[in-house]
Order: sequence, then C-alpha cells, then structure tokens
Amino acid sequence: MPKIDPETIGPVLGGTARAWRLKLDERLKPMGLSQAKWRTLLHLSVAPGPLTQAEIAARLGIEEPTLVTLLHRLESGGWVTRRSSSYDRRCKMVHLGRRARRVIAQINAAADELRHELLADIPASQLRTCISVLVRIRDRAEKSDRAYRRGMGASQFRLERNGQDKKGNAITKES
Amino acid sequence: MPKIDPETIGPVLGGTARAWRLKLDERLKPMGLSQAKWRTLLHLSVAPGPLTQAEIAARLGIEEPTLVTLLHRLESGGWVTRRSSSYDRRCKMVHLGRRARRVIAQINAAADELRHELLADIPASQLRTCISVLVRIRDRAEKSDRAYRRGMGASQFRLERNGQDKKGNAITKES
DNA sequence: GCGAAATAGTTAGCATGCTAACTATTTCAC
DNA sequence: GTGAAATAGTTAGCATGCTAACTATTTCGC
Repeated sequence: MPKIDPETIGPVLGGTARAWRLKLDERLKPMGLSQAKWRTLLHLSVAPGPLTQAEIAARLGIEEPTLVTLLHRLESGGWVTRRSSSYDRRCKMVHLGRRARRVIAQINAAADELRHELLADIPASQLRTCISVLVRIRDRAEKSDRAYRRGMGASQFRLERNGQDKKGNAITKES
Repeated sequence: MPKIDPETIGPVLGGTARAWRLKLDERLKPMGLSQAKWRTLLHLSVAPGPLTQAEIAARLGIEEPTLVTLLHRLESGGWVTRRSSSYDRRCKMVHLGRRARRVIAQINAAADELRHELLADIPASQLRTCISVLVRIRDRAEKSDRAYRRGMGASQFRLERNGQDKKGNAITKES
C-alpha cells in the first residue's frame, strides 16, 4: 500500500510528465520525430489552413525564437515549408509537406495507443478527478505567466481568442 | 463547467508540469537557482552524507553527463564542492557549500508556499486520487517495454537505472 | 502623410536534457 | 595474479527550451 503524501505532488507531477514524454519520444523516434516535432505537425494538421509562426508558437505554448529553430529542423527534414505571405510581408505561412501528411495518422495512432496502455487500469472516475485537479492547478499556476499575459494560457488545448491573427483578419491567402 | 475529456490527459499533464516548473523557476530565480539546481541541493541536504555523482544522478532521475555540467554550474556558483574519494579513486564526493546550507530552508519554504497556493482549493480526497493515478501512470510508463522496442527495431537496449547504486555499498567515507 | 508603436521573424547566447565514445579505476573470473 | 568486464566520470555534439536585442514591415495617432 503506497502512502500518498500531498507533499510529493510536485515531484510526482514532474516525474509522470517526464516518463510519458520519454515513452512517446521512444516510440516516435523510428519515424524521425520527437515530441516537439510531432506536436507541431499535429497542430498544423488540425488547423483550417497554413499558420503563421506566431500562431504556431502560441498553440504550442513556446516562444517564437524556440519555434524558429524547431521549424529549421522540420524544414530540413522535409516535414514543412515556409512561404512568405504576399499580404503581410512580415509573416511566413507554414505548410505541411507531403512527408508530414503521410505520417499524421501514424502519429495519432501511436499517441492513442500509448495513452490506452498507460491508462488501461485507471478507473474512469479517478481519471476524470485527476484531470480536473491538474487543470485547476495549471490554470492557477498560469495566472501570472508571461504566456498568459500574452493573451492565452500555455495550454495547447485551449482555443486561442485569435483563431486567426490578433486583428482577426484571417490570413488564409498564402503566397 | 469545463468538459473533461480523457484524451486530453497527455497535454494536460505536460502543461501542468510545465506551468508548475515555470512558477517555481520564477520565484527561485532571485536566489540564483533553477529547478535543476535546487533539486540537486535538496537531495544533497537530505542525504546522510556526501553523495557520489552517480548517486545524485540516480536520485534526480537524470543521466550522468547531464549532471556533470549541472555540477559545474553549481560549483562555479559556490553551491557545492567536489572531492575525490581516497577509498575509490574513481568516485568524487559532492559536498554542500556554506552558501547552499544557508538557503536550503528558503528553498523548502518557497516550494512549500507555492504548493500550498496551487493546491489551496483542491479537496484532499481529490488530491490523493490524483496523486495515486499519476503514480500508477508513471510506474507503468517507466516499465521497460522490450517487446515493443524489439518490434520497432530500436538499436539501443538501455540498462534500466536501478534506484540507487548498483552494489549499494554506500560510500560514506569522504576524502 | 508621417513618425512612433506594434507585430513578425531572426540571431546570439545560455540552461538543461540526451546519447555515444572516451579515460581511469576497481572488481571478478579463471 | 592477470586480463576482461564493470563502474565513475568526462567530453563532444545535438535537441529543445529560454531571454535580450536586432531587422523588417505594418498600423495608428496626430
């Protein structure tokens, strides 16, 4: 009977997130993908069209300079292409390449399979409780974060207020 | 009322761990400490005596090369000192410096305070459920998954790190 | 209309994680 | 006893995150 000490929540939380991430990395590595890469591809795949770099960074919850080097790696691997927008020459639209379109389904399948394995013997009610507790902790912790102040929490699953650009002008035309 | 979708557990877990870590980093930064650093100091402070680098790496859950550079930063900041053991010249014992001893209590206090803030309105029973779910997920994820790896043809069979030191011979004599 | 402010992206430099490959030392099989 | 294997630590090189400071472009106040 393992003792459950509320003081351990911090390390347990970090350790669990880390173990999950490592497991996923391990399985997607044969496809040449890491978590940072496949998360980027998935966000691009569910978007209605190509996204700007700022939009991707906001959805991933990372900073723009981090995304720059990540996109360099994705681009040199043939996963995505970047094209300057002729409607706003500051912007670059990021497009999924053919290679990426072919593996999106595999990525989803691997992530789903891992999730089912890891949650196999967790009762649904306990899982719901766990998720709701985590969400409350996360929202409270993000209250004064810079990402939050920027306009949207770091969560990749919260819909940003700007489905499109801050001014809502929906840059859908790519150049 | 937020909907609770079990499919979101992965991102929620990562996002919560990330938000918690950022919050802690933010508060300990004025003391010149990051999470990696204060976790190392805390492990050293609760140990019965100085530890070898391999022991610290095992307790932190990181690899030895990662610890090497971390210790370099800690050492150049005056937090710890490394001394060769005269009982086993392969080993280096890591000692807490004066600077570290003085702030251990502050580190604990800041971590405790943050934890209390973040968990303020979480019922104890829900928290216990959450922790037990996380522990089960973590333990399952950390289990070696040879069948899958063999199938994917991954070339590395990493030896699992075993809780503490392999021989458990507890090198307590420092030089 | 024009100059200041905002926005998009980049580069530079650092922190923290990893694996692979290396040296030095100790231990173990024989 | 001695040579192979195991163990402790290191270095090199990469991935992924950050902030600060920069350029280019667009927008906005006046």
